[in-house]
Parts: sequence; structure tokens; C-alpha cells
Amino acid sequence: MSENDSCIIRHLRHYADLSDSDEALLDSLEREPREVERGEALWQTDDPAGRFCTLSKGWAYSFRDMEDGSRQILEIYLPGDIIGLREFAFQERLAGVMMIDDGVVCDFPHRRLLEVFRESFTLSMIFFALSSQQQALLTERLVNLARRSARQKVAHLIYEMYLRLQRTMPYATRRFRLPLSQQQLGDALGLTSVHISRTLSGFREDGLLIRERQWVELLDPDAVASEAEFAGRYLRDGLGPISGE
Amino acid sequence: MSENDSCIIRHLRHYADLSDSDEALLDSLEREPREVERGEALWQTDDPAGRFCTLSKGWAYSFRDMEDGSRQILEIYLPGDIIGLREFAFQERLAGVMMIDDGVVCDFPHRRLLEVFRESFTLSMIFFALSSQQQALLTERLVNLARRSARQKVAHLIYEMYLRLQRTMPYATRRFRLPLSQQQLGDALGLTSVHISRTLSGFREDGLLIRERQWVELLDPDAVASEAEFAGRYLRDGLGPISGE
DNA sequence: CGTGCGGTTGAGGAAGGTCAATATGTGTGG
DNA sequence: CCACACATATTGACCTTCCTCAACCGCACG
Repeated sequence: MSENDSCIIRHLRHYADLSDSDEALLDSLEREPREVERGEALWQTDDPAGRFCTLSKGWAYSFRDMEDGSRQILEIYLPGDIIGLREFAFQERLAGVMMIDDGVVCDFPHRRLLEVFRESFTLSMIFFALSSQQQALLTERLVNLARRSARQKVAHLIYEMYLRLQRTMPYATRRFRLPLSQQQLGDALGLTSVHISRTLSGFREDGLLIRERQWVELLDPDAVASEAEFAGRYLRDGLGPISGE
Repeated sequence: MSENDSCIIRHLRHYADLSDSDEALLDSLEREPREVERGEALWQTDDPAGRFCTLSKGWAYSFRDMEDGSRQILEIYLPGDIIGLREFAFQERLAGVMMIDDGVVCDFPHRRLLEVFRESFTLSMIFFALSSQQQALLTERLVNLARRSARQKVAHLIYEMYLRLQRTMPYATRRFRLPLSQQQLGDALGLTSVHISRTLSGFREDGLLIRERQWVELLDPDAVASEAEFAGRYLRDGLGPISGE
């Protein structure tokens, strides 16, 4: 309602109408904001898992380190995202989470989510919907990693970030900040940083996009989308059942 | 309680104690069992999505067909699994689902899940936990596809199926039926059927496992697990929050 | 003004794909 | 019980994509 609504309330409001008590419940999830620094780990694999985290400022990613020393980035989180839903059913973290930028997070224990389930039918559904949406994101990532060429992988990741940023930022432009190193892009896509470099050079030569420092400029967004065979269904969260009630 | 409990009740009961009314609710999800044939599609990508499906008999898989004609298998479902949780937040199917064997499924509309949310706190949590578990499965699959060699991918899939079967079947043995063709194994792992064939031959030569027809025999399960760098955390669903309440 | 991290470029190599020919079944109808 | 058709698996030769290793550049920061 007011200007200073929390990030998560703004985020969830577009799924369904929230009652005042719903908003109060959500507000209680963000009681203790905590500043975190770029490069700081929120937790590591195998840490005990008993809390979630809302990301109210900054970027983060979850990852798994492999035996051979390589790292797989699983998910990239933007402000408004809830981190750690994955581990609700587990005792230990299945992946680490690291801040990409300086930011602000709010922890809340699993117990608090149970209260939400107990007290708000609407929020129960929204959280369930969020979880199923994260499944959809993971699914798309899986397809991207398993079936596409390096060019397609890179184009897909960049275009997905472009769309996701448009949802949260009012008027995102074709030029946006993507604070991931080429090493990190490689870690997310199962490619080496060397190959990321070559691929980005290729895109520049082909007039598709320009990558400079931490910035991306899409010269031809449609061409990027088609290069990636991008099908954005998985980002269009209809949430029919709730609005349809 | 009784012998003829539905598959899903048996499946969910090991997450938490279910009250009689919980069981009645669950029972209502399996009101209309339907026989389906091997090779039959439960639905296709882009079909309207408004229902879930419990698989009470047979195997199934979800998949995405790519523009180049290849197919990515996303998830393999065993009896007791719920199919379609992924699309709760969406209007359309994000993936098709196909029966591997003849089997029996029970459809129920999203609406019915909302009733569950409204009426049972315990079941709300269990369903949320199921969703987060499916996320964990997907995550593991993603890591498998992005970071591992062909040998590791195949070993990992086979070992995962071995463990998952042990959970449902009372005493699964080292020899079990895996009703997937080499083509389908390839579709699941992002490999060609040709390479699956070579990889399986390699395993046989190395004395790790024997694949014959639809059967797998693990000659040395530990060696298979270690070849796959298998870390089974993601299958050990502690579900602390619920039992801890 | 070094020092170090992130990015670029080149040469050579390995994992897995493609294409195609050849088994090996498996099921069906005669 | 056999014959044929069709799906599934095996094997070989060759090719493409991406990796590895290594040198080098350049900007940022102390």
C-alpha cells in the first residue's frame, strides 16, 4: 500500500490480493534486515538448514562445488526473491549461497513459514506457487544446459536476465548491468571462461550484443531471443488457480 | 492403515502422521483411477494446465521437445509420485508427460489441492515439502548434466534409480528392471543413444554393471556410486520442520 | 608504479556427435 | 511354426565442439 512497503510484499502482491493481515504476516518475515557484503556466503553446502532468506537488495547465486574443483551455479537471485525454499524438506543445505553484490537480506526460520501456512490460505498458495515457479526456472536451466550449444546457452542466460529485470525494474532498457564475471557465466552454463570470452566476441562481431565490463547492451533483442530459441512461457506466471478462485 | 491404502497415502505417510481426515482428503484425490497405456501421453507441452495426476501404477517421464527434433527427459516418475506440481503456477503445461509402461493414474484438478490447503495444515506442509523435494531432484539432475562426463552421467542415473526403487519396493535387489531404452537414457542425459551403448559396454568390461534388455544388475554398487560421485543427500528427505513441530 | 584479477587469443587435444552399416530381438499375421 | 517388419542395440570411421594450457594484455587498486 504505502511507499515503503517491503520488497517481498511488492513482489508477492502481483500474485493475488493480499489482506491486511497477510501483509502483516509478510512484514514479520522481514523483521531483521542484515547487511551482507559482496563475496560473502550466506551459507555453505551441508550447513544445517532451518531458515529462509529474503533478498531485499543486491544479487546472489546458489552453487555446488564439485570434487574436481569446478563450481556449478544453480540459480541467480534478484531483489525480491526468496532464497532457500529448496531445502524446506531437508535438514542440511544442498547448495551454498553467495552474494554477488553488497546487499541486504532478512532471515526467517522455517517455523515462521509454518505460521504462514496456518494463518493464511492465500499466502500458502502463493508460496506453493513460488516453489513451483522455481521448479520451472530450474527446468528451463536444465534444458538449456543439456541441449543447447555454447552460443545458445549464453544468449539464453542473458535474455532471461533481461526479462527478469524488466519485471522488477519499472523500465529496464536494452542496456543493463549484469554483475557476473566470465568465470561465473561459465560456472552457470557449464562452460569455461575461455569459451565464454570467445562466444561473447562472436556475438559482438555478429552485432547481437555488446558486453563491456559489467554491462550488457542488446543491439538486437529479438535476434538474441531467437538465437537462444527462447520460449518465455516459464517466466509468465499466470497463477490461474488463485486469481480464478 | 488397512492393506488397500492408496499408493499416495502410503507414500505421504512416511512424511508425517496423517489424521483420519487427512487420509480422507487424500483418498478423494484418487477417486477416478484411469488405465493408461505404454507410450500414451498424459498431456503435451502448451496444453491447458489445470490438474495434477497421481501415478499409482507404472512408470512415466516428463519431457520437452526441442526445435531440432531432439527430446530432453526432465523427470522420471515412479508409482506414488505426483505429476504436474511444476505447473501449479501456470496456465499451460511446460512439458509433456508420457507413460513408459502400462499404468494407472488418477487426475485431480488444481481446485482440489486448494481444498487440501484450506483444510489441512499437515498436508499443506507435506505438499510444500514434496515441491521442494522435486526442486532438489531437478537440481541434482542439473548438476549431473552440466558437470559430469558421460560415464558419470549414466552411472549417476542408474544409481539414483536404484536408491529410489529401494525406497518404494520393500527389498530391492541389485538387479532391477529399468524400462528405458538407450535412446531414452540418452534423452534424459543429453547424450546420443550411440554413446550410451558405448558407455554401457565400458561398464560391463570394467565389471561395474550389466545391462541386459530392460534389466540392470549392479555388480559393484559402491563402485558405481563412486564413479558417479554420488552424494545422496538430496534423496534423504529429512523433513525436519514437520516432524519437529 | 607494480601487482593481480579479469579478459583475450592461439595451438593442440579429447569427449562426444554424426552417419551408416550391421546385428538382435520382438511381435504379428499367415 | 515360420516369415517378415520394425524397433532396439552394436560397431566403425570420421568430424565438431568445446576444453586445456599457456602466453599476453589492460584496467583497477593499493
